[in-house]
Order: sequence, then C-alpha cells, then structure tokens
Amino acid sequence: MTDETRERIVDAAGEVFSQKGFQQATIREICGLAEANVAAVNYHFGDKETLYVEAVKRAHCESVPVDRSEWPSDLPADEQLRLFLEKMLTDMLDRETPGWHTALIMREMAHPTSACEELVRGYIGPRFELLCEILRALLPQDMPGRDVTLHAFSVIGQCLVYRFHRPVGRLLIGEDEFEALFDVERLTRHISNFCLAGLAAAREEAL
Amino acid sequence: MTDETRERIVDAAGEVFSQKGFQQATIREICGLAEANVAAVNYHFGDKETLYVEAVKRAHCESVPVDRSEWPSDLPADEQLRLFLEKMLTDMLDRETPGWHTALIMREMAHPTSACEELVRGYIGPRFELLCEILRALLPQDMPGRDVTLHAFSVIGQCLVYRFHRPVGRLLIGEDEFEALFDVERLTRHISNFCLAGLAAAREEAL
Amino acid sequence: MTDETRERIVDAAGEVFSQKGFQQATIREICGLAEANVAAVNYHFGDKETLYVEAVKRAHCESVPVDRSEWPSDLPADEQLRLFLEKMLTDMLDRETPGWHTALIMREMAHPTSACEELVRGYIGPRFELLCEILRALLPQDMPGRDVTLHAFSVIGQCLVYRFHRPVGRLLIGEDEFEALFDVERLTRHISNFCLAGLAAAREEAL
Amino acid sequence: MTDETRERIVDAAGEVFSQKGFQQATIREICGLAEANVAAVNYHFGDKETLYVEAVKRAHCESVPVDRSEWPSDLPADEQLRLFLEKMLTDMLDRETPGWHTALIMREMAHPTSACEELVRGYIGPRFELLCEILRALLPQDMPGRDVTLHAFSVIGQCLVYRFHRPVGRLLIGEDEFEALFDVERLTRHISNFCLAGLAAAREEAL
DNA sequence: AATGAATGAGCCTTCATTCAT
DNA sequence: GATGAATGAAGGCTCATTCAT
Repeated sequence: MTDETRERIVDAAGEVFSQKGFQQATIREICGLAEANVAAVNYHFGDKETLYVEAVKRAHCESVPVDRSEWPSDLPADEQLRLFLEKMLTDMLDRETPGWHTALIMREMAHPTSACEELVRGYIGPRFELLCEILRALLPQDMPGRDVTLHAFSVIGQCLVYRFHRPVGRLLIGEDEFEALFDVERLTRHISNFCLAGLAAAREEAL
Repeated sequence: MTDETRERIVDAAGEVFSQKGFQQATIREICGLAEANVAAVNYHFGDKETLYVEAVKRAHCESVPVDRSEWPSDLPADEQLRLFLEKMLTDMLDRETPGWHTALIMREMAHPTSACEELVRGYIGPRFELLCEILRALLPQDMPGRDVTLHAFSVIGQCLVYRFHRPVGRLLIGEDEFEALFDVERLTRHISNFCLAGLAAAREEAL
Repeated sequence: MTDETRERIVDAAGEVFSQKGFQQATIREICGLAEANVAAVNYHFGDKETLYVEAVKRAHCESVPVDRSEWPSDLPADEQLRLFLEKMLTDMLDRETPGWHTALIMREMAHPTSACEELVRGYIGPRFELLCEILRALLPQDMPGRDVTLHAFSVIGQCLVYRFHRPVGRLLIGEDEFEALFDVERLTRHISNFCLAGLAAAREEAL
Repeated sequence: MTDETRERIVDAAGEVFSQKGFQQATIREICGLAEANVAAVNYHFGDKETLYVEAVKRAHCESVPVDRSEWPSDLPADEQLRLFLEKMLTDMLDRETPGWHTALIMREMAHPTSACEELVRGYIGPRFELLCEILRALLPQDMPGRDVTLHAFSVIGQCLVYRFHRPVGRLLIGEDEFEALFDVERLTRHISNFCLAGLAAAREEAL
C-alpha cells in the first residue's frame, strides 16, 4: 500500500518504454498510465533515466533466473542445446507472455543504454555462459575459447533475427508467411538441427 | 544550383539520421550540416519524415545493386555462399566504408519505418532472393519454400548479430575480445563452414 | 527534543537564506541541512515566507543589542562616532564572523520583505537612533531633524557601499586592490575623518 | 519592421528584469508583455540568460555616455563635483525618468551577474574615472591612488544609499519623511557640501 | 507531533512547422 | 525559389505545498 505508486510507475514505465523506447516515451504518458502525478517520477526516481534503469532492472530481476542447480546438466549435450533453444525462443517469441519484461530486455539489447551493463551481468551473461558450456561439450575439447564464442553467436544470431527483424521479415516473405514461422517448436527443431550439424562438422574437422 | 541545396540536405540527412536515428536527429542539425535554412526541409520535402524516406531511398539506390548478370552463377554453390557471406559481412562490418548509406539501411532494418517497404523491394529483397537461390542449390530440390526460408534466416541471422548487438557483445566477452572477432575473413570462414555443414545435413536427411 | 527540530530548521534556514536569498533557497536544501523532513517547514511555520521572517527575527534578536546603558556616552562625540563606525564596519566586513546572522540582516536591507519592518524596529532603528544622537552632538543644536538625518545617511552610506557593492568594486579597481581596502581600521579612520570634517563644516556654517 | 519583435522582447525583458530580477522574471511574462511567443526568446537569444545580458547591454549602451569632450573640465573642481553629484542623483532618483534602463543597471550593481563585467567597462568605469579625476584636483597631488579611491567610494556611497536602501529608509524615518528627502537639489547640496569639507580637510592635513 | 508520499502549477527549453516576404 | 522570423505544442524537471497516516 505504502509504495504502491512507485510500483505502479515502474510497471507503467516498463510498459511504455518497452513499446516506445526511452526517448519516445514521455513521463506524462507513463504517469497517465500509472495514474500518478508527473512529479512522482522525480520524487521517486529523480529523473527519467533513473526510472528507465529501474524498469530494466526489474525486467531482468523478475525474469526467471538461470538456476544452474535446476538445469538438467546430466542430459546429453545435444538435448541440452535443444532445450536451451526452446527456452530462448519461447522467451523471445511467445506472444502469450503478457508482460513487458522481455520486450524491454530485447529493446535494451538493440539499443543499449547505461542500464545494459547490469543487464549483461545479471541476465544475458549467465545465459550466455550456459550456452557456451553446452557448446563446449559438443565441440573439440581443445578448441580455443574464441572459436567457441563464434559458435555461440551463430546459435544466438539465428534466434535473434526473428525477434529483431520481424518487420523486415514480414515485408520480405509476406506477413502471413512470416508469422507462420513464429512457431517455437518448428524453429527449435530447425535451428537445433542446423546447429548440431555445424557443431558435428567442427568435431570431425578437429580429428 | 537550384537543387544543389536539395542534394546537400539529403546527404546531410543521411549522415545525421544514420548516426542518431529519426527521432533524435533534428532538422536544425541537418540543415546546419547542409548549410541550408531550417525552412528548406519543409520547402523541399514537406516534412521530416519525407526527408527521412528520401534519405533511405538514396541510401539503397546508390548502393551497389545486386546485378544478377554479374553474379558468378557458374561458381559452385558453396563458393557462391562463401562469396555472398563475404560481401554481406564486408558491407555490414567494414569500418573503412565511410559513407552513411549502409549505416542508414542497417538502422532501417532495426527500426523499420514507412521507408522500409521500398527498401525491402529494392535492396533487401533482391539480396534475399539471391541467397535463397544459392541455398536451394545446396538443399534438397523438393524442400518446401518455407524450409528454405528458415535456412536463409539462419544464414542471415548469424551475420546480423555482429552488426546489431555489438554493444552487448562487447560487454559480454570484453571489448577487445569482441572487436577481435570483427574480422571479415574469420567470420566468413566460420559462418560458411557452419552453414555448409547444416545444409549438408539437411541434404543427407532428405535421402 | 520537541522543538529541537524547529530550532535546527531556523538555523539551517538562516544559513541558506543568507547565502542564496529567499527565492533561490529551497525548502529541501534547508531541511536537508537541518536533517528534517520537507514537510516540517510547513508543519512548524506554515510556509516558506514565515520561516524566512523567523530566521530574520532570530538574526537580529541574537545579535548584540545596542545596550544604551553600556554605550560610553561620556566619551567625546567624535570618539563616539569613531567607535560607532568601527563597530558597524566590523559587523559588516569582518570575514571572521562565521554566523549567518549579519549576512541575513544585510540581505534584508538590500531586499526588504515583510520581515523588514520588525528588523528596523528591533535592530536598525536603535542603531540609527544612536548615530543620530551622536551626530546631534557634533552638529548645530538648532539643526532641523531632517538635516541630521541627511548627515546620518551620509555616514551610513559610506559604510554600506563596501558591503553591498563589493563585486562591482572588485571589477572596478581590481580584485586585490579592492580587497586590500577591506581593512576595518583603515576604513574607520578614513570615514571618520571624512565625516568629522563634514560635520565641523556644518557647525561653522551655522555660526 | 524586420526585427521589431527582437526589439520588443529586449524592451520587455528590461522592464521585467529591472522590476523582478533575473530569477523571478519569467520568459512568459516578458513575452506576454512583448506580445511575442515564448519560443521567440530561444530563437533570438538562445536562452534567458543571454537575453538578460542583452537587456543590460542595451541599458547602458543607450544611457547617455560620459562624453569627456563635453564635460566642462574648465569649471572649478568643486563645481564639477557638484555637477557630477547632480547628474548621478538625477539618474538614480529621478522618478520622471520613465525607462527601465537605470533601474536595471542599479539592480545589476546590487546583484552582479555575468553581465556586470561589461557594465563596469562601459558604464560604471568611465563615470568612476571621471569622479576620481575630479577628486584628484581637490586632494593633495601626492595622495596615493588608494586614498583617492577611498574618497571616491565615500562620495558614491552617500548617493547609492538613497537608491538601494529606500525601503529601509522609509521604515526608518517614516515614508513621507523619507520621500521628502528625494529631492535632487537638496541632496546634491548636502552631499557636495559634506564632501567638499571632507576633501578640504584632507588637503589641509597634507600640509 | 511528525513524516513520507503525492500533487499541481509553473518554468525553461526544444522542435517541427508555418508565415510573410 | 528560398529564407529569416515566428509559432504552438510538448517535454523534462523543480518546487512549495498538502495529504494520509
């Protein structure tokens, strides 16, 4: 009850920021949505930027953390990759997820601000680490870290493209056609197959 | 003389828009760079958005077109893919290229506006078509178009990630480490190997 | 405990008001300095202006009063004038005096507010009266009060100029040069000599 | 006609600034008075402060300059001093003078801003120089410059007190009584007599 | 008695746009 | 054809004040 307004503002801010970005979003709109006074932002956060950082922070703090103790590390590595992709694609593409949390994180990935550093530390970093570990099990043991990284980016890039270039994709192959691709299961299958083949080739080449 | 000003404005607009984006760029800055009057934009283009579209248009019109007659279609398909990747990565990553043309196109890919449609028609589309044709030669002939598209996105996604998520990448693995990856030759080699393995696997699976 | 906060606020207010003036000072800064809540000002004083008046009141209440019983009225009038000037200049110019009391009074003299009336009654008035009495002893006995007043203003004006137009003075004759004048002894000597000559002339003329 | 608005704004700004000071004056009020748009200030001057400086500049530029060639240097020095005082007091006290020019200059003398430096250079400085020259003719020739300065401040101080401490004066001796003193002729006579006696004493002492 | 939270009015500034020449 | 001048809407922010506890 006491800091209900503060909460409402962060929530509204996340909503608006995730849709319009930092510059385009206005404090007035945020406060309108939060049914709060414009001055409340200044009171609770100091300024617009701090509010933005706060929203980003909440976005990743309230996201399901990568709990390594819960990760099925005993699964075969290829299954782990499949699982990883499924989770990642679900997070990014699932239109059922109502909140603005992921949307804001994604926006921050495209337009990093001062909030990005912490986002990388607390959200992106751990996930990236996990992916690298999985890949390492699928790659030659003596492969230099840099090459593992290249593979990780290859995996990630194939997912991100659907999130960040959706409008271009819709124009490119037709709206319906593109939207039909937004099927987590199908994409998971395709990308994991595609990647596993690439990884296997790297293994063979190393022999 | 008469439309020299117009030209200067479009050029300055491309410069500024590509650096700051549509909203952040101001007409005053553009006109300052173009040594023109603030009112000139509205006089010549009507409004800011039209000027933006004009700049995007020029960006892709003056880009080297994908001249299919010049494309070495007689090369082996895997060589073509390698070549395609090299060109794409060079365009996107080469810091030597001074102009704003590519930068603006890339920005439009991330934040599509009304200008995007034409950009897809005149710039992205043809390149995407070319890629799909190359891939079709490397994939089972009876593969449905939708699956070819999936492969095309897999190829493109691996390239775009370096362009659009550079800041995150730098934070993720360290500035120097990440910049060291920005080597067109290395990336071309990695991505083409990775993709060719994936494509080969799709061929085998179809047997 | 109960009105300790109140005291702290008045003290902080005097500090801040004396440095920044009424408008420029903010309740937040005052309360920050007093380690009190922003609402405390309105709670204890009603509004900002009342607090200001309170600070001015304390400034002159806690100032050393002109205790006529202690004033060496038996001294020769010219010595009394010299003493008066020395006290006045010391109060106004002595940089050693740390408190905000005089500073606030001086500010109020330059920008009178509603607090001024009481300040005149309790602080300035008595001092002015004393000066007039001293001058009357040095002027023709039948001189009209209005002319005595003129002389009093002449005396005061010569002192105030150093307090209120210091910045201009520094620009006018150079910073170091001007600051060198800020020597109470020197100024006392000069002004008293100057004035005594003027007073003597008035006496002679009256003969 | 062309920059009529600009002129109107400076004029209105001078009016408002001279009455309310820099902080208290609002662009809105100034533009309201000038019948101009708020944005016009930004267009013509960049910001509020620059406008203020501009107003101060005009205030002293349009003031009657101290044209040394027109100054009656052949008059006896005591007559020159009388004349100087008359002019100074007229400028400062004459309620007939309609413009805001002097009022703004006076305000700047009490609360110097960045505009003060130029004001001293172009307005106050020359007048001060003139006064010093006059005084030098009335003081021992070998008197150190610093002591001449002291005398100059004594002269000026007696004038300024009527301008800057009028409210206190009114409270001190009664409104009507004080306003009755605002007679340029009477003040000129008193101050010049008072000063000439002081100067004469300094001469005699030097013998 | 005292305070953290919230408010509303207002300020300076910015910007794309329009107007008058 | 082209521009300097002017505009109105809006934005972020500040501040004294009030409210609810």
